[in-house]
Amino acid sequence: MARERKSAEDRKAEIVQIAIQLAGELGPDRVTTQALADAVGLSQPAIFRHFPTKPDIWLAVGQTIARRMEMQAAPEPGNDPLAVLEALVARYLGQIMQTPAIPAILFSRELHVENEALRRHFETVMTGRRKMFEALIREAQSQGQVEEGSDKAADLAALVLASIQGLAMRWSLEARGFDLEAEGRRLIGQLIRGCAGPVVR
Amino acid sequence: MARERKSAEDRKAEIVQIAIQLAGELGPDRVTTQALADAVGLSQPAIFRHFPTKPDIWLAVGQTIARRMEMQAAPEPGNDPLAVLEALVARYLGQIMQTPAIPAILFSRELHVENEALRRHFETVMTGRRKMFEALIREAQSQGQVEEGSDKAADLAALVLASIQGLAMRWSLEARGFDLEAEGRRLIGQLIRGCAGPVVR
DNA sequence: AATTTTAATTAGTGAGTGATAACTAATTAC
DNA sequence: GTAATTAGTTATCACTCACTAATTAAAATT
Repeated sequence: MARERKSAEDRKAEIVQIAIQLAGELGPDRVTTQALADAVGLSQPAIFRHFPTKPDIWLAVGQTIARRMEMQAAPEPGNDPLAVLEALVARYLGQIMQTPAIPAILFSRELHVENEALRRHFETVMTGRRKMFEALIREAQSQGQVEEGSDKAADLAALVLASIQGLAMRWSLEARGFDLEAEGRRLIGQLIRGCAGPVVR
Repeated sequence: MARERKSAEDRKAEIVQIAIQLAGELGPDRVTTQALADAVGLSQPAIFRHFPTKPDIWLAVGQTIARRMEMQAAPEPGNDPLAVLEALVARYLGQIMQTPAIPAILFSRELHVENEALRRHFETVMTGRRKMFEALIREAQSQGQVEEGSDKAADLAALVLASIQGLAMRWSLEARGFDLEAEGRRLIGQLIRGCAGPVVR
């Protein structure tokens, strides 16, 4: 047969991309090397020409997702830190909608049991995101947009991140039956404005 | 060998209990009938004496968890609705700590793909919980503890539930490395008090 | 005590899984 | 234009999975 002969680099990227796609559609544990090969249009053993073992595929998937998450994490500068925060939240939600596999992968055994290093990497990515939220809230505090308080900024940041992920979880449980970005924008906007305190009211 | 001969009823309950345990330790998809049999102390085919197929085991697991969740859902009556709400949240978090498999199972393919009916049942349970939160917040509104607003009660209820689940997700991602109940109590307490508005301040 | 019921066993099936070996053909390098 | 490289193939492996058939032995019933 020999359908199409791509460079190893391109093929590797293609396999990773399709693995992410299939993880969203079938669930991470249903992504067999056979399913992967069928979707790519190769024979099953061809997969192993590009990745020595299957865990290596998950490693690449995890790294790719983590890299994408980090790339989108940089906030656009603006002089209204709360508006920047809300835009960041919206962008994060949009990304989850585009890559619905993310929540599923974050809970998969491939990550939790089989790949401790990757789990820790995601933990670091998430913590970084929380810190970024926190920094924006601190800035808002210094501008008088958010009331002061010992752990106020850190706690509100944790609440925002938890709300995002909890909402993504509900979105998944409800078979992706609502607009995650719109609903999240609305709810988390209320959370931020509500918890900001009586300062701006 | 014939270690111990239990009644079918007892054995069934034991298998379900151990399945929940193993799902938390190994991940739901690693709970093979062999692993189950080893943990119970039976031969692998003996499992099939008690459950006709494996999906039936997951069905029983799901029903057991759903039943437990529903049992604990009833709020203790009190005249301070926000205090009742916070107690309910704490109880929910404590339950997740006791049964860490819950978030993992809620995301498992066994539930999402293989058992659409069960997924919908959990969706209903979750919606019911949200409605219960909402009712308590409405009560708080009528007592002047929470400010009024068109969708205020529903939105705050959604935020509380999302925060719980998002925090559980982080707890899982951070290898259960912090006290979920204590942290959640603190954060969600702030969420509720913060979003309650300037009424009680 | 004899009989029935049933919770177990051992032994085995087919389907699917990740992975390897041996070979083929397209691309690249000289 | 030939040789080396390498992205593919087919065939097959060892193993695990859920599940079944035949049989055994412990309780429960009589």
